[in-house]
Amino acid sequence: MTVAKQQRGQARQQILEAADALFGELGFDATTTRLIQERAGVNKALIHYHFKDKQDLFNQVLDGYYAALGEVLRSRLGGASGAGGADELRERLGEALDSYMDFLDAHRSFSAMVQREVTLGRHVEQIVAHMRPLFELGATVVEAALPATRSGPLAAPDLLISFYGMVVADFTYAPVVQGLIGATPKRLEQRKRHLHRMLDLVLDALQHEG
Amino acid sequence: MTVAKQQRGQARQQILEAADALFGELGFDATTTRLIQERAGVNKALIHYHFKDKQDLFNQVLDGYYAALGEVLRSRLGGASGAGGADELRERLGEALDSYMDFLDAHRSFSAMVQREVTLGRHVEQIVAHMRPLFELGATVVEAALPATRSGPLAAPDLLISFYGMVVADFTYAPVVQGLIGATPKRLEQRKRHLHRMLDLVLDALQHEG
Amino acid sequence: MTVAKQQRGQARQQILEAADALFGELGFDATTTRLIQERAGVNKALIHYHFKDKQDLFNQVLDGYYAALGEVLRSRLGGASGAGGADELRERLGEALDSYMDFLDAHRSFSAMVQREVTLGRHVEQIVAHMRPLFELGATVVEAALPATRSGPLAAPDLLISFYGMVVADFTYAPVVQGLIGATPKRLEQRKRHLHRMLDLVLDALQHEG
Amino acid sequence: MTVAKQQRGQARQQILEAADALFGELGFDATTTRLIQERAGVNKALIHYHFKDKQDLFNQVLDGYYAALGEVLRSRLGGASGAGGADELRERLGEALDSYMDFLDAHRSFSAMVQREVTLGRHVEQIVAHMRPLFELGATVVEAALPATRSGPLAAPDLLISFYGMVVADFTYAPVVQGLIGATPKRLEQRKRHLHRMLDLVLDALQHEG
DNA sequence: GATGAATGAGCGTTCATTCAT
DNA sequence: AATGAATGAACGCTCATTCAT
Repeated sequence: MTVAKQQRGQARQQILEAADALFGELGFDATTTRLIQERAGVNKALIHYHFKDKQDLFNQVLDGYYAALGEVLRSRLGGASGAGGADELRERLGEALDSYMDFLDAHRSFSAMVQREVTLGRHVEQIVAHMRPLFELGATVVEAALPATRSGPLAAPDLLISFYGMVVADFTYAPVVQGLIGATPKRLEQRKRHLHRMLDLVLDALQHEG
Repeated sequence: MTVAKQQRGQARQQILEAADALFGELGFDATTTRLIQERAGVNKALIHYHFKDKQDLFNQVLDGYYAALGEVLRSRLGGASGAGGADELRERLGEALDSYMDFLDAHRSFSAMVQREVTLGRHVEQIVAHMRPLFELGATVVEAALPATRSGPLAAPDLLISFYGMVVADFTYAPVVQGLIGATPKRLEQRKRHLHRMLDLVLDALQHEG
Repeated sequence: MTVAKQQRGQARQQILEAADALFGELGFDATTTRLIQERAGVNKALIHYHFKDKQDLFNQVLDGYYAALGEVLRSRLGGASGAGGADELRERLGEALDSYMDFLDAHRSFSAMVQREVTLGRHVEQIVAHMRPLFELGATVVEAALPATRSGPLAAPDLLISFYGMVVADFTYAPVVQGLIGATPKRLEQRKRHLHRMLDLVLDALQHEG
Repeated sequence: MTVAKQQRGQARQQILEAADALFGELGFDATTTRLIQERAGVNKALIHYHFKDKQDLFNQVLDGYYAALGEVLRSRLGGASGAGGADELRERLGEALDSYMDFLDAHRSFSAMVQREVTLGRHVEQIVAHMRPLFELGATVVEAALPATRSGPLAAPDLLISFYGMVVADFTYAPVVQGLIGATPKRLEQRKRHLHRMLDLVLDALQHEG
């Protein structure tokens, strides 16, 4: 009606996509049902027909992202852990790093959405539930191959948090980064090189230590 | 009214403090003037007597944080740069790291507030204006002492962004971190040890290279 | 709620009628959405569902009046102008005068609403747009039959403004008029007789002049 | 303070002048104490020190206008009524007409202010009190010299109301008049010529009638 | 599935006015 | 005479949600 009449049953998907874009851009609070309805080109009441409420809609958007991210990371980190020793680990972690960055680059607002909700203490359980298996997979893999990560200043949890912080920083602070260093071309590649170097430094140290 | 009646003339401060706490806890959007008014124990209209609007109030809260942070960091990083060579730099950076973490620990909601606004594309100019001098000070100091940071995979801007990301990660993701690794005592000390170790790894590499 | 619960779907009309009465009685500024809501017996938010904002509501009330007035006057003044010469014009203008006064008498607050907004420099374009065709119709009719009205001290525009002023004076100053000459019965008839006499004087003079 | 510090005791006058301008331009309702305070360059609370409230301030502005207008009209219409017969009356009424129009031209917002308040049923008693002596003076003068105005279709009250309507129409509808006939130079002179001609027509008829 | 109408709560803001000094 | 601070009420408007069809 508003736009060219959609196919039957597509409304739900239109709503999800509109909500995704708006939650990412404006945040949960500033995203109104009216904006979602207009962007999706559907009737206002239809949102509450397909979704319990605004929260439910947000949850489903978030779940979609984590499902996709989980697949990507598991395919990189998974498999017979420790099978190939430290060298194979180095390669696998590097690939995971790249995949993660590619994912965040392809879904620019995902890390922002997560960040905002976490700092507000909302959706924490949901997010933790999604992240725990990934986190534990990472910790297991690392600790298996590198005994020095089982405790101490380079313990696996701290390493994972640090790399998480380094990876998302460039995305969640994108507007500030651009304001500070300008809009540089090939920023993603430069950042990847940097993070690989950081990973190498850490792995080198860990192999010496342990 | 809500609390014991305050003295005349201190309402402005009460409002600032209430707004600070609420903006930090709930975010800008979810913080209502009614909540501020109740928490500050002042009349609703008084908020708009002392501050132009909700935005103005938020800006002043943010400016306050950055003023305090700037003082802390400048006193650590400033001084005759490069005077004492790499060893002195190592010490100064370590101190800056500690000071920064202590500051974020003392003002738990500050990094969260900044994060949220940045990802929403709001207050970016204001935040960049505050961060630029700090960022440039950091870059200058590092590049002066370590030529290898002038370009390449360990270029100063990337290093600063990475350490920024590592430092704030534990604060901006605090609820998730706690959900993943539990509420560990001495978390701050452990995190500091980890970051110092990371700093050492990087500085060792840079000294070898350059 | 306030009145007996209305049927679904007729709220829009209730709002229009309540707004009409209140705008007429209190003016635009002093008419609050709460007053409209209470008088219409509808939910407060419903006003903004059916109308963009208070201004839009006012515009629609005003448009309604001008649409009705336009019909009345056009049916009196229109037709083959000048067909019957000066005598027929005299009759037509007299009928238009009566119709206009009957309209203002039936819609007591209309001329007041217009007056107030015009003196405030608001809605001027809208009002001019409504009045121009009527004004030009009047001028054309008069100038066609009476060449002396094409310029000079009895030019058509001045005559129209003067008769407009004389007609509305009794309505827009009604409270003052009543205070000055008392509440006389048959005031409308007396006023009509007076204005017809004024019209005769002017037409006599114009016919003599040429 | 805001502007160059005023002289002692001038504040009251500054407030009156600011209020005059604002009431004229925006109307009573849309004129806020803040606007008055800013325009007058005085402290907000000072308004309520010199004037009881906003209403009181408005009344004093209105009283000032009527005092000035009364002087002007009384000096034109007053004197030994009927002393010189109809010819002298014609001259005196013509002069009163000119004086009235000059006054309204010099105080463009006065007639607008009165109009608005009257249509809102506010200040009616005050305005009637001011207008009654003028109205009765006019009626007495006319009825003394022209017996035909003592009743009938050209009765003095109707004539006064009509000329009042004709005179103020060009001022209270100024924006609309300009929209309809354009911004013509010497509009005031043209309007005066027209009204004098209207006056002549009426007086001629009244002298014939006896 | 889908829709126009309706709802109650609450939003940020501004108002005229008063207080204490 | 003058002022900065404070107040309670009300403003126009938007929110997420539900109703009846």
